[in-house]
Amino acid sequence: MILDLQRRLASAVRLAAQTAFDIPLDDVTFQYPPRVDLGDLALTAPFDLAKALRRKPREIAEQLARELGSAPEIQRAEVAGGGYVNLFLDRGAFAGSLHEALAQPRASSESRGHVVVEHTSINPNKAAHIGHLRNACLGDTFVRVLRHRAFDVGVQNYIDDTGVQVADVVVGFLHLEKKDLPEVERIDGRFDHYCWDLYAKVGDFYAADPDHKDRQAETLHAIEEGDNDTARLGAHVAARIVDRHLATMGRLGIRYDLLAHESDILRLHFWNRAFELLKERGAIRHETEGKNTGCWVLPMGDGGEDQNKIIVRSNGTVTYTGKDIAYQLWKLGRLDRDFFYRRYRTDGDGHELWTTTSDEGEPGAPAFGHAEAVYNVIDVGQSYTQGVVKAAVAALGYEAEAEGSHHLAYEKVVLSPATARALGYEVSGDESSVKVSGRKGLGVKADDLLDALLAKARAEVDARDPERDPAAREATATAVATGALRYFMLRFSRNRIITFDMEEALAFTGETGPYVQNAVVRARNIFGKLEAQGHRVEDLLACARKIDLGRALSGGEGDEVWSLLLLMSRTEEVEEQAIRTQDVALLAKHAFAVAQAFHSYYQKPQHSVLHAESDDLRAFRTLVVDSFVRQMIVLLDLLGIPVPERM
RNA sequence: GCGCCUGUAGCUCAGUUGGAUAGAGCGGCAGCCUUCUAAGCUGCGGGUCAGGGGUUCGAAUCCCUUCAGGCGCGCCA
Repeated sequence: MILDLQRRLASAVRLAAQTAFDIPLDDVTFQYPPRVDLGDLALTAPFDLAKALRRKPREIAEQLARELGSAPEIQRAEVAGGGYVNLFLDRGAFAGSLHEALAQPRASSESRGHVVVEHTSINPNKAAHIGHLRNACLGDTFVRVLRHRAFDVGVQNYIDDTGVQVADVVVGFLHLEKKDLPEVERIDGRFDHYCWDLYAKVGDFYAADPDHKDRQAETLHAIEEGDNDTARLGAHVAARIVDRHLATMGRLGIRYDLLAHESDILRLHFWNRAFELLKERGAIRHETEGKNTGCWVLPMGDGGEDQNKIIVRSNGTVTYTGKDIAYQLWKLGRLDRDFFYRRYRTDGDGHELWTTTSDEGEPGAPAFGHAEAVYNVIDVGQSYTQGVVKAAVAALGYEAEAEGSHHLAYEKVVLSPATARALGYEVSGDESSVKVSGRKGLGVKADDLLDALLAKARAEVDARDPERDPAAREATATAVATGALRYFMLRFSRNRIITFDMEEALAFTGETGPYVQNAVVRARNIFGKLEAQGHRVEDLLACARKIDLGRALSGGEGDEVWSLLLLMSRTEEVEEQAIRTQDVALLAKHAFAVAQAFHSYYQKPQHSVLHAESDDLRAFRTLVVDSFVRQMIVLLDLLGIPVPERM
């Protein structure tokens, strides 16, 4: 809505600059004045023009304002400050088309391209913790925004089912618990939580005797080899844990299109092909002298030997980074080799989750990979490795593909001392935070956090609405709990370390998911009351289309409503910004700001829809509330936050 | 040693490509429920934007530098 308007206004500004000063203006950017009474959009172009024209910004602004005053959609243009041109929009026309756009969203335009987003990618050896939740919430929200902005997105969850972490748990079963596959299969309950504890014990087992590490090496080797009892146990562990992870993320509405398995990358020899390509194109070189003799290395930066990254060891085995390069090339459609695929599950709404496989796939799989852009949601600690992968793609001559390889890096989640203590860990007095450590079993499990939120939400719901149907109360509590969690994970910029405090995360007031949800619930409630009083919302909206919106949007209430509508209309601009900066926190903040503006308006008795002084006023307010509700539903959907019926 | 990130109100954080009087939540204080849901609203108090220098009509934002904290840089994954 606002973006189309800005595009039209930008050409008007260019035209005005051309007529007034005979100068081409390539970049026209709009800003927002600090207060609505100053204007709706601001131009800073006069400041830029001042230099080229050698004239005072203020003079330029006045001439530009005169030229723009008659442009369509602009009511008037004013000069302010040292040389701003403030534009006042035609409020009535704007509000009308805003509601129209929200009531009848256009069918999605042409695709802006196919992109791959990889997120979650948790080692399948233990329960998901809060750090994983941050990854999944960021990734899932980013996917929702991309899709809403007409990108065609494939969501991939990478499963490292043949890595050391799975091997560690297998070591635990075989050497600590002396359990074979049938016995492990008989373990019931939350298998991921069981493995969480076992994994911590394996850490102790290794620490107790250096020789115990040999078990890890031989187990990993057996798993990579395949077709033996150890490998089958590893596969069982990984498969069961993946199902648990999918269930945990499913509680938050997070889904995937493809589970990409490391074991298939291995069996289908993706690396061998990537290795050939890297050699053919001279992207890597074989060292014949120096400390890396016998290795294949990727030159990094412009430095010497120290900056080279070893891709293939002198014993001929490939490093983790090498496998990553192969996988990235496949995502970009630059590895002439593909997985086989089969359906993993189909959800009630028809959404299909596929998995890679290395033998006889199933027909009907969508085209995975072949992306124009790839976003890897991985913690910031992997920046170096992700940089190597990107450099390798570039070294192969795939400049555009390297440019389209994005590392959506985010900082870690640590525990507040209070929360760490509550979990039973000793914390010394001078620590301001405690690191999550899977090895020590330290951390907050995702399911436990969700359960705690759910319990708190139930208590709140029961206290407010004791007479309500239990199933409905449970539905509300679930919506509130997930809303609280997702908002909490999204409200911080991705490059910021989150110090997780249980009490803070359990808050339902202030800048939280429930606050935003509540705004929609209250607004929607008005419609129910209207209908109960014999009004029909459809009629009121039809009536609103006939009244003079421009007049309704002037004056005290008008100004307040106008600033709400203008703020709302910026949603698509914020979405584009979130994509550009790869930071969805912007969207969370925006949703909160919109909700806040509505709460404030709604609160005033003189703005009541039900008790409006006139039919026109009632119709006008109905239009406003309807616009708000529709916009908010879009926003909350982007954030993956459900809207409860009541709360 | 090299590279990256961070430093803004008591606490947790926003602050768009440099732009108008630096904002929000929490906490504190004072108010608002016979009026569409108080998971709400209103008001008050709270700032050397880590320090210094520079560029600019204009700097929390860009450059240099100092200090403080965190992370990464392996023939691990």
